[in-house]
Amino acid sequence: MLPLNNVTNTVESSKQLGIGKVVRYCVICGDKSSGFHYGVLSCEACKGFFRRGHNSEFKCKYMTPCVITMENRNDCKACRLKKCREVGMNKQPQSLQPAKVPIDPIQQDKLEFEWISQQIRRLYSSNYDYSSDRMRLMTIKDLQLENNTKTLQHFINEINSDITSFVLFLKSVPLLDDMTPEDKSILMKRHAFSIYVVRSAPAYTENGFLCMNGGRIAWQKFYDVYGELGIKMNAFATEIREMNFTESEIGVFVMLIMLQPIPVEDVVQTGFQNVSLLTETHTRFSKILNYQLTTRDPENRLFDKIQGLIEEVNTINNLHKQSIKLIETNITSFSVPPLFADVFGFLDAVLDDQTVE
Amino acid sequence: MLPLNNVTNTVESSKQLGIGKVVRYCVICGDKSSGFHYGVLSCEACKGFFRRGHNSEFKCKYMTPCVITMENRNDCKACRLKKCREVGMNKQPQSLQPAKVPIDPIQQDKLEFEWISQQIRRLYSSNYDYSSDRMRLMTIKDLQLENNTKTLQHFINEINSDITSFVLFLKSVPLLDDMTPEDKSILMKRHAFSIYVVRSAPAYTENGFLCMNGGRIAWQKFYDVYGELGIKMNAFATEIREMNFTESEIGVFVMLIMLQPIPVEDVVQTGFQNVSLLTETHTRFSKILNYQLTTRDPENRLFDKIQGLIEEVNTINNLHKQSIKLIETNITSFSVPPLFADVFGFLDAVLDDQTVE
DNA sequence: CAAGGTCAACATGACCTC
DNA sequence: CGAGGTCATGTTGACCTT
Ligand SMILES: [Zn+2]
Ligand SMILES: [Zn+2]
Ligand SMILES: [Zn+2]
Ligand SMILES: [Zn+2]
Repeated sequence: MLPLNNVTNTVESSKQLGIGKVVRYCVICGDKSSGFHYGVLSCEACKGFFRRGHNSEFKCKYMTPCVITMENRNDCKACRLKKCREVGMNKQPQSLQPAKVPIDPIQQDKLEFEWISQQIRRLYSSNYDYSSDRMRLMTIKDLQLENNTKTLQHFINEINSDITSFVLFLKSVPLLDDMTPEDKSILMKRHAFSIYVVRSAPAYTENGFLCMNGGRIAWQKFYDVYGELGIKMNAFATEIREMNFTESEIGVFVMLIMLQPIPVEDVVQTGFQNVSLLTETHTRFSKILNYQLTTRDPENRLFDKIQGLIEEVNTINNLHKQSIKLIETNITSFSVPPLFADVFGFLDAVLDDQTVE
Repeated sequence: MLPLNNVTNTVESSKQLGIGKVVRYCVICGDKSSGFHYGVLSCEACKGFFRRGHNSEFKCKYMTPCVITMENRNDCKACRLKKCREVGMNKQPQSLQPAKVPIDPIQQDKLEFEWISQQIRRLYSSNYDYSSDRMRLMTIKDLQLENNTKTLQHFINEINSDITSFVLFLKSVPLLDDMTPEDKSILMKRHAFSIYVVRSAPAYTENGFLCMNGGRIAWQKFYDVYGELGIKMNAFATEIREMNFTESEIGVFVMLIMLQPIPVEDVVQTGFQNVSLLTETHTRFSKILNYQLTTRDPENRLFDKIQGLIEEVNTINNLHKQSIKLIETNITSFSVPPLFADVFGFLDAVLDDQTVE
């Protein structure tokens, strides 16, 4: 039994209470709905499909009945049309036009979670160098690193590159439209290293740390630079991998890290503006991750492990804030890209002409 | 081990000996090939697909790797492109252009059998009222038949209608292009009742004989009209159903019945022209059915049962030739459509204004 | 012959009109 | 609001040109 089935606590029900814009979803494919069409809450696409094809005869060529989604709706006209009919679409002239099929709030909530999950997956995957698609195409090559400075420089580049991608993700991530770029930036900076460690979890392989371009850093080199912290990072990455997160789930998980409550003193110090929006958004992402994990694996209570993971990565993030000073004190030995410097608070000399390869 | 694997006896090898037109098949999807493209024997469609998409990156969304066929080639671009590459398609500028991938005669034979089977399936299904698609949509309704004349009239109409469909099938059936309509007609008439019995096999249900429009004739009425012959017909239909023929296989099976050797005296009497073409065509269809049955069920030697079935239906056909005189002698009691009259040799009074409903 | 271009046919879905 | 129309967009594959 999914937590969703509690009618009194659905997103849909809060909508009915007038909180937030009303967004409805197509009961055929789950895409955003543009209202009722042929008696059924449906999207423009399914509406057009039914208008064109309501009296066609298609034949499904698959063994098992197709489950229609936003992504596969064009794969089987037969099952799409069948679904249209099943959910009650009809094309009566005007006379005996049956009543609209009423809105099912629980279904709408489910569809909303799925719609958002899917948006996040697309967005996250296209701004993520360790996506399984790209991992497959990666050509691994061991890096020869003469000293710690070289190794650290590699990580500076890696982190800078990953944050650059993540910022693009943040720019369009759903449910965060109303947050100002400044607030987003403050939150991102607070948890930048956490974010990197989570996102780079697939890089921790048996034979070394995989850079995004396929370069592999031997564990010895890695530990030479990160020391004790490195051991924690590796252990944490393993726990993350063992969760078997989908890319959509990682996206939401990272949001949960970033959207943790911010202490009052930090609000003041950073000039963070909209605390209530932060709280609200955190709650919504939390519900989404809960839905995702419960749906994927109803047996194990995966969501229960999330809080522990977040605390663990918070620890790593804090430790890193101390060790980062190693770079700051030796700033002239490194080529530090502006974004990296900004994120980790190197206020002083960062040359303009420094470039990231 | 398929009989096909005998290289010295492939259709492909006879082509190499200069017998017949050379037809080649796309090694990617099995459609007719228009020659070598990008190094590989392929069709216009796969050629165009590879030209447009050779450097694209697609992602297969299915669990199991897709098997590309003429019919499904547009369903998974990823696997289609993969197959293009696997069979050796390449788009080198001009310089190090690898040698053409040589023709595999065994593969070509297989593809030819499959191509023809598929053509026959399409053609047969669209000219067949007992196709499983139409059977599904059939609404059954028990017929009230007051006397044998009424029952027989129903069968006259059924047979006439089925033969009409079959003639359309014959008109475009592959491998028979070179046979004259006159010769086709002679053969069809010889075995018209056999053809009907085979094609109407799905009509023999537990509760009666199903007419094409869904009308059901009780077995008692059926036997009142057909007597002993009816028992043979029913038994034969059961055997046919137990073969679990695909529609393509029924199409070929019917051709085998029709293309049986014609005795010399009948050649003379009917004015049949091209006996050698008849023999040759019979052999080709025979090979096709053998291929189809062996591929579908390599364990049971289904093809071995074919000769027996043909002899059985020949017997029924001959018995029917005698009982048909019942109609001829009472011709005025019936409405006999011209095609029916022609096929069963009612040379005399068939009124011009008789129509088939 | 085969590589590449062309384009009619088709399906889709965002947007518009009433 | 929603039914219906519109049309830009993208893909396909038969046919043509070189
Ligand atoms: Zn839809
Ligand atoms: Zn389907
Ligand atoms: Zn092909
Ligand atoms: Zn595939």
